[in-house]
Amino acid sequence: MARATTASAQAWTDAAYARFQSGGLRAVRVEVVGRDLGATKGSFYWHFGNRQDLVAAVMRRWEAEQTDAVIRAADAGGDARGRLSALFAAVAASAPHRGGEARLYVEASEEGVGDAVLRVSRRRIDDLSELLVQVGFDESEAARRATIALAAVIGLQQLAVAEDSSPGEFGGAALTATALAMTVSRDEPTSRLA
Amino acid sequence: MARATTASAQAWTDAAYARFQSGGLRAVRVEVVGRDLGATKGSFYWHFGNRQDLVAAVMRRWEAEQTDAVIRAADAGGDARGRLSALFAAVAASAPHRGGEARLYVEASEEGVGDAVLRVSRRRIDDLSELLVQVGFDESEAARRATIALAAVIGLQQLAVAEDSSPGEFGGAALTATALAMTVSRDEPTSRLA
DNA sequence: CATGTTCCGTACGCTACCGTATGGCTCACA
DNA sequence: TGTGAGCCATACGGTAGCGTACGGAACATG
Repeated sequence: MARATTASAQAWTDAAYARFQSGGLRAVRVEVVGRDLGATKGSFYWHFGNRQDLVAAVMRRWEAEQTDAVIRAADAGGDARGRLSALFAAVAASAPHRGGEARLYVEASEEGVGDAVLRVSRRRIDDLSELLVQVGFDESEAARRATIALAAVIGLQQLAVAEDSSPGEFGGAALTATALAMTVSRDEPTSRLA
Repeated sequence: MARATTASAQAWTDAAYARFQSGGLRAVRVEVVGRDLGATKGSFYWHFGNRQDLVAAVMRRWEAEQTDAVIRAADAGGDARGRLSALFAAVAASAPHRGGEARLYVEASEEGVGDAVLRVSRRRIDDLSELLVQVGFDESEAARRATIALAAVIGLQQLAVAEDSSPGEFGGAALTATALAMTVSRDEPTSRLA
C-alpha cells in the first residue's frame, strides 16, 4: 500500500499545522517540522511527495476547522441579533490564536492555495450576510456589509501582527462592540452637522 | 567623506522601493535589486552597511510618502462629510498601487520596522478620527470607528491580494460607499425585527 | 607622472532551504 | 529462518540568499 495515511503522515501534518498556527505557511519547512518531530527528511519524503503536499494538507485541515467553527457559531441559539453579537465576540476571543491566519492572505497566492482562503472568506461572508438579512438588510446591502465586517476583522489582525504581540492596542472588546454597531446600524434620517 | 548620499545610493533606494511596491519588503533582495540596477553587491556594500539599512531607507521613503498623501487628502477643500467621502474614494482608487503595503503588516515585525507601520497607522486613524469628530462623534467613539475603518481598508487589501490580482471582487466602488456609510452612520433608534 | 581616494566587480565562505539516492533497520509471514 | 515490504536516517547535490575580501578601474590632484 503506497503512501497511505499512516500515523506518521498524521504526525507530520500535526506538527506542520502547529508551525503554521504560529508562523504562517512560511514557517512550514520540512526540515524544521522534522526537527519538531525528531524525524528527518527521509521520513517526510516517504509520506509526502514534496513540501506543497504538506502545505496542502495543512490548508485542508485549516479549511475544515474554519468550517466547523462557523457551524458551531451558527448553532449558538438565540435570535439573529444575539447570534450576531455572539459571533463578533467569538471572533474577538479567538484572535490571539490566529497568528498564522494573519499571514495567510499574502502567502496564499505565493503558495498556490489562494482558492482555499477565498472559499473560507466567502463562506464567512455568506454566513454573516445571512444574519444581516435576518436583521432587515436586503441581500446586496447585507453582502456588502458582511464583506466590510470581515475585512475589518482581517485588518485588525494585521495591525495586531504589525504591533508584534504587544499587549494589544487593536484587540480590545470596545473595538469589537464598535465593529458590531457599525455593521448593524443604518443611517439615521436626520444628519447632524454639515 | 564616508558614505555620503551619492547618486548611486539613491539609485539603490529607488530600485529597492520599486521592488517593495510590487512584492513587499521580502522582494527587497540585495542581489535582485542589483540586477535591476545593472550593479553588483560590490556597489551595494559600499553604499550601505547591510540589507537592513536598505530596508530602513525604503521604509523612510514609504513613511514620508504616506504622510504626504495624508496631508494632500486633508488639503482637499469642502466640509467634513465631503472630505470623508473624498478620502474614502482616494483610498479605494489607490488600492491597486499598494501591493507592497499589503505585505507590510506581517513583514514589519519580522524586518524590525514595525514602528514605522504603527506610526503611519496611528496617523491615519488620527486624521480620520478628527473628521469623524467634526461630523458629530465624540472623541473616543470617533477613534474606535476610525480604527475599524482603517482595518476594513487593510482587510480588503488582504482579500484582494489573496485573490491574486484577479479582476477584483473586493475592490468595487460599492464596497467603498458601504464602508463610508457604516463609518458615519449611527444606530437608528427603532430596531426593526428581533 | 605618481599617488591616493572613490567606487565597484569578482570570487569566496556561510547558512538555510528543497529534493534525491541509497543503505539499512524492523517486522510480518511464509 | 529467510525474505520482502514498510519505514526512515544519512549523505549528497543544487539554489538562493547575505556578507566579506580583494583587486582594479577611473579620476583628481599634487
